[in-house]
Amino acid sequence: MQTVGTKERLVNAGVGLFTRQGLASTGIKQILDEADARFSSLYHYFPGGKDELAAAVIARSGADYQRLVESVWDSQPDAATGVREVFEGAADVLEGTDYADACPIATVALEVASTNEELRLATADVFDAWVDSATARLVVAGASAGDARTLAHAVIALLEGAFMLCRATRSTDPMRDAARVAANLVRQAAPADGARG
Amino acid sequence: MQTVGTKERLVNAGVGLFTRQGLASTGIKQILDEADARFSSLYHYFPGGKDELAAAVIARSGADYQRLVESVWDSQPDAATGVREVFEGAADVLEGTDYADACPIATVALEVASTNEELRLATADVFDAWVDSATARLVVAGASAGDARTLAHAVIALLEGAFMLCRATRSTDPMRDAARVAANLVRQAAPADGARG
DNA sequence: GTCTATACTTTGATAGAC
DNA sequence: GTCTATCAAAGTATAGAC
Repeated sequence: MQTVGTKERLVNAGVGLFTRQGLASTGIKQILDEADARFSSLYHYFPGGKDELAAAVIARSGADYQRLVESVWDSQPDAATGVREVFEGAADVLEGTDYADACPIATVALEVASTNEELRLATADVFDAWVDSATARLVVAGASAGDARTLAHAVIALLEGAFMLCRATRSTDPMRDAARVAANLVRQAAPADGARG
Repeated sequence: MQTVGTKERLVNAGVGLFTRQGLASTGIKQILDEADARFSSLYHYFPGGKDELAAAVIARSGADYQRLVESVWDSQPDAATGVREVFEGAADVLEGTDYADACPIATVALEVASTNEELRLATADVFDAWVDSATARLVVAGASAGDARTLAHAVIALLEGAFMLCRATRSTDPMRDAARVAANLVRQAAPADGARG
């Protein structure tokens, strides 16, 4: 069993706290408490302080969530089913975590969009990678190059917007509805997609 | 020319600041500055302090944005065109405000979803009203009752998610793509919708 | 790399005169 | 209802020993 270093514990704590309560409401002391670390450790590993830690948290949680979504998507026989399972899985997680665990960077992305250019770029990098990943999978499923990117934007926007509605209303109805709509969109754009490896 | 009272100036200032930077990053002093008001006035009109002001800001900006969207939607000859114009208008506003003016309650909704039950309910009330409004219009356009609510969830989620992607990436591509997708969804669900009063 | 202790700033909120 | 002055707490960040 691998020992988890202080730096990794700091990032892990930040991932959970930023996901649930955002950047501004999360104090450094709260992160240090949860990571069982000291001020000196944080400023040793992240000389830039809270913002530098936040950038690392955004990159890590964004990449982790991308991998999770890709694994769910790729586990299904076709793209429409894959997308549907991503949304249904998100709904299940919402229910299982009292509507706390949703998109790990959504709250931070909105908080920093007009106030912190460095962190805004960090969130943009994550979203760009997600769009590229979804676009590539839709092309493989048979969508045209132009349609694939449009559809990727729509699917990711649907997911993010449904997360917001579900968390605010404490209902998974928006996510379940989005699952059906997203799957239908993919089915229409990639009608020939079928049995796959 | 009507004099704007102190209470209204406080709410107005909150609307702008919460829209752009969210709840936690916005200090009361910043609101007071922008409203040209004093601490005593704020606690006179809102004895509950920042949270009570925030609840008023959420309700007011949510209702205002609903009215704006409805007026754009209803100005078009059919539901599909109406929805498309709502999204295109949102993209234009993003471009015209350096990606600052988007959904007035989105950032706050995510910030408070798991941390402040009173304010979470305030955002839920706003979203519920939006869903009801869109559902009613889609029913009028010819969608079945069940389809209409599903579609309303999808359209609003698309709008919110597209706002997020656009602000983070400083591009209106996601919103323009969402406009096409949303209009197509409405057209499919209400194919008989046409010339209207 | 980690410890304890602290400096400095900003925050939300209140008191009391007028 | 608005003024000035101020409070206690929490925020980020740093210093210096080990």
